[in-house]
Amino acid sequence: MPAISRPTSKDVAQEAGVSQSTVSLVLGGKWSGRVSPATARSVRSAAARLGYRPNQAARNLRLGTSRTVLLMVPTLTAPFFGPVYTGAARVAARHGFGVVVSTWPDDAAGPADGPFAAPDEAIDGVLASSMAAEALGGFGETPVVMLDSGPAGRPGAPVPTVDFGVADGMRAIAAHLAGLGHRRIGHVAAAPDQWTFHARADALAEVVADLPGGVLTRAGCAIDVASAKDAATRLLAAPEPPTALVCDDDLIAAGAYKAARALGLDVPSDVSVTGFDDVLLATALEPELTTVRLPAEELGAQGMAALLDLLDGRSPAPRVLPGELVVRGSTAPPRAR
Amino acid sequence: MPAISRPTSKDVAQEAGVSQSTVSLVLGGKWSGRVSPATARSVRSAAARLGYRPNQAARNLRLGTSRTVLLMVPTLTAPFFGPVYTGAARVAARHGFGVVVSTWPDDAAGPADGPFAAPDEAIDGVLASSMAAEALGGFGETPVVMLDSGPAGRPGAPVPTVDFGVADGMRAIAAHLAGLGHRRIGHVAAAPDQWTFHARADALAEVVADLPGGVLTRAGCAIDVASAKDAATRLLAAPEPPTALVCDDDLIAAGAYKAARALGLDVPSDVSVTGFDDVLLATALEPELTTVRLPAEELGAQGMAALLDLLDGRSPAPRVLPGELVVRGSTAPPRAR
DNA sequence: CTGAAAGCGCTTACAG
DNA sequence: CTGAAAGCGCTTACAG
Repeated sequence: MPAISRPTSKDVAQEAGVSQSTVSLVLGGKWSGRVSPATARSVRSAAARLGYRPNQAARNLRLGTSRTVLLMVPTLTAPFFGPVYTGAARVAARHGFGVVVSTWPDDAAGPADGPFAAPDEAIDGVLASSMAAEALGGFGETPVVMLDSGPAGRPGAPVPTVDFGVADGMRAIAAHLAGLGHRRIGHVAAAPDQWTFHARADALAEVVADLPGGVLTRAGCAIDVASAKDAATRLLAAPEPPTALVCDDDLIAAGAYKAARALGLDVPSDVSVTGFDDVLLATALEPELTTVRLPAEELGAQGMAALLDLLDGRSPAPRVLPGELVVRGSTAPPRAR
Repeated sequence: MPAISRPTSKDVAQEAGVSQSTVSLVLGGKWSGRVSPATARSVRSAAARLGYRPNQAARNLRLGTSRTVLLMVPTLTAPFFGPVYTGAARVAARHGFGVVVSTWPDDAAGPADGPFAAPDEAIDGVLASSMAAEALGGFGETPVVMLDSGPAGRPGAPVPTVDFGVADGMRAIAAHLAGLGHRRIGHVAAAPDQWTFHARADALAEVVADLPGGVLTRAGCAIDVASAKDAATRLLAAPEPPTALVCDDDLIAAGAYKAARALGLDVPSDVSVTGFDDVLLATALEPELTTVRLPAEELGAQGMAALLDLLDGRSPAPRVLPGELVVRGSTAPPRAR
């Protein structure tokens, strides 16, 4: 029981002395030229007096919408996606929308009718975040905005996108390291087949290729500490080891720290380490991590704004949110040799 | 447009050659003794053939519910609450419920009609997690289950609760430390006025009081690295410093590590450190953190199950989810002196 | 055992 | 400028 039957538009109509349809017109903002300003005013004040708020279920039934948007993320346990949800939910709430979350199914390709044929609740749109390249398509008719999935998101049909400027972020890291004097760079690369990691790898490779004397090595790993430690160890065990380890994620950087220490190397005097994302972890580590801050909450907020635009029939332009290089204690000039 | 107008119960009725009300009865599970088994079977198969799924908006309108539950948490940026949401949403989805999240407003007491008078969408119930003691009440008529808020949740009216066995968890930590030979314990305590932290402090104080030669010191801090480092430094700077630092959170433990290192102390040979929660961070730190694992996802799942019980008119019994001591590398016997 | 009908609270043609 | 009415897709008395 929703707290002693809330007032309905009928109650407002009675209070204002008008018909229920007039109430709907006024409160729906479709009255100009159809209802006199005076009437509109009295309707509004009656609604305020009664504390009226429209019944969404009735509205949804009539309109055939659910005012619910699905946010799909790779995982909710990674610290990155909480803020994405928060940003999306904040904007959604302002427009009377709810957000439900779902994680990408393991079989990314999914059944023919898409990964969300299952949800009990009908859905008005999808915010697809950080999807794997092979998860393209399968969205049927549902409006979708792709987040952190690359500008080329869906080949063919153009889909609105909101992305991070990860290439620029990676270039900033590379430039920072190059400026410090590093030439031999090791890339501890996240293995998941996501656009963002491909973009990072490409940007890093370009910068190092243009660097006189630049040498890039590379080892892939899962986004967890143990796997990252293994990968970093492989890189560091090379005959001519890198003097800096560029990691695709802060968590991976934590693994790189461990690899370095296990080999008796100090961070940053023996080897510099950089992260990506700037989650809580970055300042919990010692030394604190030089990384790129990605505005996760803003990603969710702008993505939802774009989806709302799309649902209103507009075509939101692609957006790119810049990352910010945050220099802390994990980078230093390479040891002279 | 929800993907080419989905079939309605009317379509199913036509397909099965029965009336729409019969369809509703059968699919709603209220047919026994009112519809013949043969008819029921044919309705079911017609529904399956058409891929029918009931329109929630219509159902909600008719029933006066929203099939939406509000999860209130202190913050979504802490890594702990993602899993809580995940667990709650998983159970909710099985029953056709959605979950929306909201964070506790800053003015915890809130207006008379509660902190969630605002949400646009009407809600059927609330899952209130980790609430501050002063946020009690203000829920009006809405069914609520309290999570991680203590058994005494709301004085007066009994409210179903799901809690962690934090006292036992803290006792396990204290016993582990005592077994190692520690007598002087420093408690780096989370300052937020939440039940869970009071329970931890009380449990620790009891054990240490019962420990021959036991001495407990205590410093409060916010749940962030810098504040924790300050608090730990104060404790460690005492004339007779503790040989072990018990931290209320893994993030606080990270601050304690930093304090120790800044003072030239090694973890664990000079000072043992323990955390609480076992988030990602615990294995990212060096040495890896001895801590208590709290089943966060299970908290959400059991909480939702209890709320669903409550909405069905049952009175779910209080539940307590045990934590598990995970011994890793941050604890060792105190240095002989 | 089965069906016709009312009604949840909206939005939106349609009349006036 | 305003109102009476239809109808979105359900659930549930009520008749038969």
